[in-house]
Amino acid sequence: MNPKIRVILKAAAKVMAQKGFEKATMDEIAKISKVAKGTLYYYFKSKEELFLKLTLSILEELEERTKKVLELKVSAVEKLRALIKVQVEFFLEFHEEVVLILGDFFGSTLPRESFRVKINDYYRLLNQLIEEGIKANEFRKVNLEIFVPAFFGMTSFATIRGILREKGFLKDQLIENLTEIILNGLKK
Amino acid sequence: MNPKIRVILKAAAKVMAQKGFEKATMDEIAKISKVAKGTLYYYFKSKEELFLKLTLSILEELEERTKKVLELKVSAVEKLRALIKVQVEFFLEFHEEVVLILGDFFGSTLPRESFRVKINDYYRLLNQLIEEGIKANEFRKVNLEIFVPAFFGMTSFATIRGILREKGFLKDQLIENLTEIILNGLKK
Amino acid sequence: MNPKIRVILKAAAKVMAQKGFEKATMDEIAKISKVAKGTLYYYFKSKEELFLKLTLSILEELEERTKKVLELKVSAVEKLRALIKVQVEFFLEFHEEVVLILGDFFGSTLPRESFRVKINDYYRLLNQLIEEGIKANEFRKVNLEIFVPAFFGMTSFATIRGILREKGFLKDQLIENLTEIILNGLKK
Amino acid sequence: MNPKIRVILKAAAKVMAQKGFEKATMDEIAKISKVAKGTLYYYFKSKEELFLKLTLSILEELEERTKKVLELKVSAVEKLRALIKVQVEFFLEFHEEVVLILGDFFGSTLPRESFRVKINDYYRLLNQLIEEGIKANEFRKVNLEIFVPAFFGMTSFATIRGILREKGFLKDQLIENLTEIILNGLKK
DNA sequence: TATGAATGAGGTTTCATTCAT
DNA sequence: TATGAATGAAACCTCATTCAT
Repeated sequence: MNPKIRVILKAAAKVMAQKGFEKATMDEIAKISKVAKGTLYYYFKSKEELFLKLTLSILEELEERTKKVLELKVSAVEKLRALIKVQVEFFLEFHEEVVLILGDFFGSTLPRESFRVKINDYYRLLNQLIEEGIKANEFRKVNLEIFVPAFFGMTSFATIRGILREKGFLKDQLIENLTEIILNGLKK
Repeated sequence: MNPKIRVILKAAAKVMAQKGFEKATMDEIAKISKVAKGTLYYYFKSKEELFLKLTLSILEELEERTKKVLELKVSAVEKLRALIKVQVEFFLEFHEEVVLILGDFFGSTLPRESFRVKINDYYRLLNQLIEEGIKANEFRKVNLEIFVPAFFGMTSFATIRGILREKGFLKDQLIENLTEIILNGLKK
Repeated sequence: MNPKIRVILKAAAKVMAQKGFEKATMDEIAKISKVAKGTLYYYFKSKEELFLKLTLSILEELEERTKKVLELKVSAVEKLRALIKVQVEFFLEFHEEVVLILGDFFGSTLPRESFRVKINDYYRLLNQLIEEGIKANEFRKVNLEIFVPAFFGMTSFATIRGILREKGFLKDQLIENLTEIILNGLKK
Repeated sequence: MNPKIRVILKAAAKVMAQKGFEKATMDEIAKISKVAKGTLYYYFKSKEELFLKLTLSILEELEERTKKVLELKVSAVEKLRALIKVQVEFFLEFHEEVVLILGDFFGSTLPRESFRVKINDYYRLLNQLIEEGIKANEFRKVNLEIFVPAFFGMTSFATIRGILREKGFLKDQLIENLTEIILNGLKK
């Protein structure tokens, strides 16, 4: 990727993550990128597109990490545990960007098509993992259309909540608890 | 509540839910409310405050319904099932408003204090229900700080995802599946 | 004067002196007066008129004090000294109001007729005093059209400057110096 | 100075001098400048700053002219006479701007720091001239803290009064009379 | 006589986008 | 390829004034 583009995306991530899409200004992004404002428009045709590209680049990172989990040679249960770890760590690492993306995901009603596609790609990966476990007789047969988003919402909310509360955030404990809940449920 | 305030809040809900907080304009809210723009500022000192009051009024509605569930004279498992039903139905009914609120919750980094307080109030109610079940020996001992937001994220994501996909959304099936997952987990 | 009017004028003086005519709001004046906003319009037909009445009431106070000086049975030089004293003390006492009036006097190009009339009345009093001194052969024959505003500008600027600099403002010294300058001039 | 900035300042001077700071609108300034409203904000971050810059540019002009007087190789008395001439002429030439600035000086209670500094700079110049005359034994020893603002107030009020009355304003006579008064005082 | 809810014109400011260089 | 001066639409908000009660 053109290094100037990379610089711009990084600056955009910083500003938008901090202030949200609407409140972030092209002026500030230009300033942090150390390029002229016009340059932004040379590489991205609008603020919207800049945001989209940024979003995609982050989701791709998540996808990549997730794919690695799927390739592991372990049981489905172990993969699930690994996946939860990946997700929690990803949320921690890209906390602000993730919050930005989720915010936009909810906030905007205009369908940002390519973003939806990307998110669906990701859901498909999760789907795959669960199906694998079902086939291997490790998991019960659940409705994937329901389970997958539930799973995603669960991990993201719990992690973000943890971050927001700040006090003594214990990553390992979070991963362990989430895995336990998702595998064994609440009932005694 | 002053009926004019009610009218304005309703209009604000409509416009903001459709377009998001930033894109919603006071002009349009005024127009839909059939009051002059100045009137909005007579009752709310800023767009921000209007949004906040709207948010609170919606959360209060959810709280109220939740409280009714807590007062039922049934087992904790049954209460949980009822609660999931309440939540799913609430998300369906106030789908746009909920999406708006969640979007803001994620999107804004500025802490909107009174909102945080309200959400904490709600989490406390959930807490209460789960603790009850643990005491009654119906539920396993889970870390509530983790479980409660996980639970909320799960139901909200799954429901919203269901709505977004639109095709043949089956409410009862969703409730049933979510309850099943949350109670029994994924493991066979 | 109707006591309610007096209360309103007092409040207006306070607010306008603090914030200037434009930035003072009828809302705040009403609040401080402890009357409803509509009441202001019951007694004054506009903000402009309220300001005018206020202005006049202050100028009348100055006029009254000045007239007393003119009636003293002393030499013109002594009267001048007394007048300077009156003016300095008046500026000190009604500092904010005077600044407000002067600001408006300069700031507005729209002639506020009745205000101009009042200021002219005051200039006429000064005129009278100087003429008296000239007749009594105490003062040199100066061009009154020039001397009178010069005199007024001199005392007001020097006093306000003194107030603004704040540090150890010595009233008696100011009066003495001004009298000296005006009587004997700068030349050795 | 950037020529566009010059054009804007000129337009602002015109509009604000005519209507006062508050009543002047950015719309009108833009229109007269023949630039878009946004351009005003490209060069000045607010209406307030525009006003401030305008004020400073005018005071600088006065300062410059005054400095030239101080450099003359003549007696202090002659310098004073020259200074009065400069001031009267300046007030005549920039009559509207001066009225605007004085109006703001009185009207606004918020300290506009950089303006205060500028005015102090100017007072210092006057100080210098008077001290020179005292040293040269031409002037009596007066309290400069009092004399300088008094002097300024005198000339400005008398000149502005002259302009406001309009009828047959005689510049030379004004200068002569003021000089006479300031040098010799009122006493016979 | 007194109120205060309601108004709407009009003001300042922001900012994504364009375009000549 | 890169710039940054310039734009103008559109947003939020203020507040003097009105009027039904």
